[in-house]
Amino acid sequence: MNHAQPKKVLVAVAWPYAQGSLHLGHMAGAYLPSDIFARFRRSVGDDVLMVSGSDIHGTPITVKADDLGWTPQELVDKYHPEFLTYWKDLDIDWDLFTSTGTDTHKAVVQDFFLTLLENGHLYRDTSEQYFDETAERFLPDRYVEGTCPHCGYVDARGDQCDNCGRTLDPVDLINPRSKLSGATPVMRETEHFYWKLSAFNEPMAEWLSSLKGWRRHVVNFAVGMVDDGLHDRAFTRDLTWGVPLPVDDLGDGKSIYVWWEALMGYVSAAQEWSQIQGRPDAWKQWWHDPDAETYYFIGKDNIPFHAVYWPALIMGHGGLNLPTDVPANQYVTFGGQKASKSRGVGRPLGWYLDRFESDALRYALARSFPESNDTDLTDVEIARRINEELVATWGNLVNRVVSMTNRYFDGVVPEPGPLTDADQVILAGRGETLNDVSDLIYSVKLRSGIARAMEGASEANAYLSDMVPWSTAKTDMERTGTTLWVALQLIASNAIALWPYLPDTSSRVLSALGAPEFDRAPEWESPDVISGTKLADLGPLFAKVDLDTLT
RNA sequence: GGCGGCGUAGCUCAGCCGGUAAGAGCGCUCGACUCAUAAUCGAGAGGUCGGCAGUUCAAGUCUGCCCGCCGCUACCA
Repeated sequence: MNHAQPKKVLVAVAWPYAQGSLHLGHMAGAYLPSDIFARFRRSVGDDVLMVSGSDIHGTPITVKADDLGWTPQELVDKYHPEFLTYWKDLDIDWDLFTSTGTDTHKAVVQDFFLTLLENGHLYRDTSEQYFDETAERFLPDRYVEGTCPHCGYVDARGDQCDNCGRTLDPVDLINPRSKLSGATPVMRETEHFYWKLSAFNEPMAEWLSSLKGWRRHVVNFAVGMVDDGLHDRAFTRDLTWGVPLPVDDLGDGKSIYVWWEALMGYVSAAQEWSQIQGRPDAWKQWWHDPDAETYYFIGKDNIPFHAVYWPALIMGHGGLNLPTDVPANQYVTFGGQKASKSRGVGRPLGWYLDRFESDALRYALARSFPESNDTDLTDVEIARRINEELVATWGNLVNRVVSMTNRYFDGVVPEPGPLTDADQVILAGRGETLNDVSDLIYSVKLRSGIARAMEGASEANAYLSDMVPWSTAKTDMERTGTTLWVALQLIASNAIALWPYLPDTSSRVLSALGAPEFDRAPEWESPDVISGTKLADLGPLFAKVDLDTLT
């Protein structure tokens, strides 16, 4: 299934907001899927560019920083490095993980703004907004609190009442007060640039109806939004912590709305990567070449931004590639509840990273990716996946074959005798496994992909049961050698099939069997394990998880 | 309130445009094996596919209603 021509593949991943730690849900939702997909596409020879970065602007950052008595930058300086440790601990292999705080990003965003302006998609308008005179800040809806006009709840937020669930407008609140200072906010006129998003109803509807192979929940949601009608949106904010406007029409204190700006980070990150490579124009191959593919790995809460707003921004800008696919994941729940730091649901990521090997955790998560539905995950379930599937089926397969090779052939890959039909059938199965896994990953069915790869391991175990090399070793060493030679081929091939998911241990297996060295990704084909090769030491691939230590 | 989704074996889940006698993994039972991290292989038990009604020659698979659960609700990110 390899492409005749290598493709440019942009793997764009949600920008984590630099005001809090990440949890397993983020990993299962976006970061791990993107890494698996990117590794696979590198293996089949495509030119992959996988980028993301910390989203550092916006009001919530400034508010959180204020709460801590920090500057926004100090907050960013805490979380951005923390994110980097996650990637290292989970083997997330970025081409670039940057932030929205770079000069390149600022330049790209301002240029994007000017292009939209030239293309007539932006206009100026004024509105009245609540202003906190104590904090000297305009207040986003959720930072205005007051009494709900519907149910009388006294702590309703300006965007929604937590008590009765109704959507609110801040001006409807009785006795409004600022969440920042507690002061009573006043209405103040403010001028902003607005984005004529309403003009994109037609083109967006047309584009959405042309999509093929997208996940149903993603398309449904986007189509639903467009059917309801897209409204113009403010493009700028009264905020200094952000990318300033490239025009001075509005005076000081205005920034480009953090969300629009963060989306443009997919372009600026590619450019920054290009500059680092010393090929400043290289990014255009991913963004301007119509043959290039672009995948956005996000959680479902980001669907509006990646399946509607960002495509509309791209259309408004012109010349840039629209998304090939937005394989948004649903949520991982913990004991039936959405992970939430504030509500204490789900453990911090570090807790898992301290207790599980990277590949083991990657395995358990990949088998539970919420690709079509919310998926419930518990610590016991993770341990079960590791112990009873990964260790028992794959780890044990490798271990038993290597052990027998050590015992019967001094750890040297034996010379095969004549191959029986059974040998040839199972050897041919290698290609089928690789093809099946390949098809599944191409269509971003990663959960099925790893399940299929594990089937390959089960088939190899069944083969060993049929061939009983431990019995034939007493009577027929040539047959035993043939069986083990076949089994070693199977293992090497299966390590390739599992490599996007389990890069660390798969690399160790391949290396121990003397498979060809590879730089960043192995070739997606069954390697030949050569007779006479001395196997390198390879202890148990995975340690079993002790359930008692997980409490 | 609006929108979207979910409810299939004990558990976690597959089942695209309706059509061979309802699936997988784990757990459980039985058997085989003993090379291997008591790991593997095989066989089996186990489900009125949330409920009611309807469309159809035929419905987990379409329609309506009901019950239960969840998410989103965009000038918050």
